[in-house]
Amino acid sequence: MFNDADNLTEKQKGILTAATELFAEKGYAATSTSEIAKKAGVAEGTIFRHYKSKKDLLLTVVSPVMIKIIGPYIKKDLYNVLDAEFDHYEDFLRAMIANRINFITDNILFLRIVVQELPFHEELKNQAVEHIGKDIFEKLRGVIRYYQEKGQIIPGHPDAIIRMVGSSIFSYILSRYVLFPESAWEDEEIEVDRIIQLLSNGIGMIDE
Amino acid sequence: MFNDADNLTEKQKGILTAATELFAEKGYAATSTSEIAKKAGVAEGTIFRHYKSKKDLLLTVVSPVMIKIIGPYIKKDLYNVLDAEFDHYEDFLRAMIANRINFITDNILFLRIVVQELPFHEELKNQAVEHIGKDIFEKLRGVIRYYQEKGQIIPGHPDAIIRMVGSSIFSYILSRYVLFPESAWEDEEIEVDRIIQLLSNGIGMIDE
Amino acid sequence: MFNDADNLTEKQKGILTAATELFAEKGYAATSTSEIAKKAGVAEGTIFRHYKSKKDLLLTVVSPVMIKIIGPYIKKDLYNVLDAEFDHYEDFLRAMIANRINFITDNILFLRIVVQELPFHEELKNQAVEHIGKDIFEKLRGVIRYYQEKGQIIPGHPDAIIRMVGSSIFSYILSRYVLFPESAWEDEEIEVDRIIQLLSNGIGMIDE
Amino acid sequence: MFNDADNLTEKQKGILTAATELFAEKGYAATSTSEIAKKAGVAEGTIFRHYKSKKDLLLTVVSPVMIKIIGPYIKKDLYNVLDAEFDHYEDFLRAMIANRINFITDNILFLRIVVQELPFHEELKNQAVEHIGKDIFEKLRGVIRYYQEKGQIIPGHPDAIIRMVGSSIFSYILSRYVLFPESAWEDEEIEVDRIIQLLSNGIGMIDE
DNA sequence: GATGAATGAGCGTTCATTCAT
DNA sequence: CATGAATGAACGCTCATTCAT
Repeated sequence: MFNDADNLTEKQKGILTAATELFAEKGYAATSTSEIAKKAGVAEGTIFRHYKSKKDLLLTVVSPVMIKIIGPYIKKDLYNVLDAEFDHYEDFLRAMIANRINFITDNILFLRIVVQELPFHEELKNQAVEHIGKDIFEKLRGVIRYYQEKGQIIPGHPDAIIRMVGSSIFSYILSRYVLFPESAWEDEEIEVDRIIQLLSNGIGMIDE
Repeated sequence: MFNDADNLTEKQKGILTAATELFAEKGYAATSTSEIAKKAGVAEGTIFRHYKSKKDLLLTVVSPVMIKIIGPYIKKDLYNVLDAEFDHYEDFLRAMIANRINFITDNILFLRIVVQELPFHEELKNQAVEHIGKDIFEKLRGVIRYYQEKGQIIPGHPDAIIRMVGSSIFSYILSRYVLFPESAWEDEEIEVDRIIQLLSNGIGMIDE
Repeated sequence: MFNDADNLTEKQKGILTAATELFAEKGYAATSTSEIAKKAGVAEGTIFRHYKSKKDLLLTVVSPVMIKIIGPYIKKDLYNVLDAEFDHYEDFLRAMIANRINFITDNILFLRIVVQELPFHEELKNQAVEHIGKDIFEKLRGVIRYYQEKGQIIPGHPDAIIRMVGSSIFSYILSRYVLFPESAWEDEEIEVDRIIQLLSNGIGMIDE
Repeated sequence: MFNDADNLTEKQKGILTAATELFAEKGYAATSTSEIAKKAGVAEGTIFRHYKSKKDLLLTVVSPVMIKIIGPYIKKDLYNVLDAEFDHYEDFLRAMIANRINFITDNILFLRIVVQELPFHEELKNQAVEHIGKDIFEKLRGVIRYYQEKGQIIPGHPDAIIRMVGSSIFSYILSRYVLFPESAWEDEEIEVDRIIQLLSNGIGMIDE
């Protein structure tokens, strides 16, 4: 997953992995440190040698990822996108969707923890806004403006556009890969085309 | 809020209100029954006279709302919408958005609890799918088809349309009223127009 | 059972009966007053209107019986026995056994409570010794002496004789009617004959 | 007492001893785990580190004794008895009584718990019947038959004989050492002779 | 007199955290 | 370093008892 690199001992990696899985599965408050210790194959005391409290463990699970992995991950994608200078914004969307699918399914455990615990831990919220929110949003505005300038996207305040595009993509991935993976879905390509279609032309009949 | 009516004693209402607020604020697992009792101004034992366990209290907080309030609430709106037979689907969307804003802001505490605890309580999930999911989704398909038949909405499988429209509206409300209420927002009317615009015509330039 | 007479209301009798059965079945400490109330078909508060505490209820269940019923019951038997002036002590034993069987099986619930709770409640112990122990033991000594004087029972200190006779009878009834009622037992008459035989002649061979 | 050996830590031994004494003194249900902890000089949590529940503690207090100590203890005696092949069953009885006295007074706390809790815990009953009941009773039948064959004990079904002998011995020890230790008792030897006398020859006059 | 909602002390148990080994 | 026994505060919950109705 995301604890591979770094200069952590095997034990520490085991603790982080076990904690991540359990926090995602049962929630932070409902997970006991003894469960984490058992799953990680270490003694309870060992956890507290590395992390000064259970909360510290949560922040460690969540924060370095936020800072070191997710931030760069997202940014790298965006730079790729911008560097690639797709001829058409639809290609950008397609690339974005593909990338988001990988990212979300790769990090589903981590994202569950963030979504679950964000509202309850002020520190997490600050980190999230700091390292992802502002930065990314600004980048995205740049992307939108880029294609607006190319005459491919309608003019107007980018924020509403970002919100619509973002939420459409997000809700598709959420529905297909997280909430209802067992439902009958069409081929990925067809579904993605459909979304891009809708985003491009809207749902209204042309003659309106 | 939503525990007004019914034939509950003052104490019971106090317990439900306190529990709702605390569950929303700190999460179910991190809220202790003694906190609820203190906030409700009753003895801890009193809680267990009315609710046989803490979990039972959670289900009571969440379930009757789901069954008695939300279901009818949403359905009533849809019936109104269908009965009203808006001349144009844009009016339907406008009504829908206005209604959703009220609903979400009115029930924000309740919704937070549901979203937070859904993954951890099988019973909740069942209730949610049972009382909201199936029913509502089917109704919405009807609405989409209605406007498709009137020639106002493009043909095509309604589910993708529902997803895009729904997530756009939801993400707007979430952003404006829950996540970033302190940000600088334009007048409600303008923002809503913008969303409907985007949903209708898409983000692509017409000549594409 | 034994709460028939007296000037108790229906409710009070119900409470006493329910308490007796539950104390016998689950033990005093493991029986809750709410269980007693439910079984008696009264409100919890009603119990405390009649008995000032749970312990008071136990003493009421146990004590008046001890004083008013059991004492006279046993004494009456002994007087019957003495009045009847059986020709032979074996007839006395036979009558005694028959009577004890009735008594024990009639009062098995009550006796269970006494045996279970006696060690834990000083008051009960005092009552038991006071009202049964001394009195009865003295009477029994008289009976033994009576048959010793008639030349039917060997001379010697009556206490050891009482103990052996009493415990033999008691252990027979206990085994047959309480502990192992489902075992294969011979006819009552045969078993009783056997016991009296053994008590009369002992287990040693005559020529010894 | 009986928790001496084994590889238990000091704390564990303390908990077991405290629990044994309190269960014997006040009964299982009326003893709180906090009392046990205080008496044992440990934190309450420590109890649950070693015994997963209060009931588990009861079974631990009672069960290994039943299995490891009492079973072999009794059996060893019987084997001794059989191996010794007393010339006369009276010597067997004498040995038996002496041994029972030691056993009962040594294990009085433990026996009180067993007697008190047996009716309320199915598991205990099973253990008791399994490890003591069947086995021992069968052995005893063998002993009786052995002396019957030697012509020292009258023929007849051994069970009634066992019951009479057993209950006589038991009631003597119970009376002298448990219930009324403060009464005026004759020398042990004299009392035992008297019992054996009565058991051998019965209470009836010989010419009967 | 009877009720049952309300109480709050105390229960058995869990758990994050500490520390001697 | 790693361990796991020990801790004690806090948890969810039960219960005998009270009291307004």
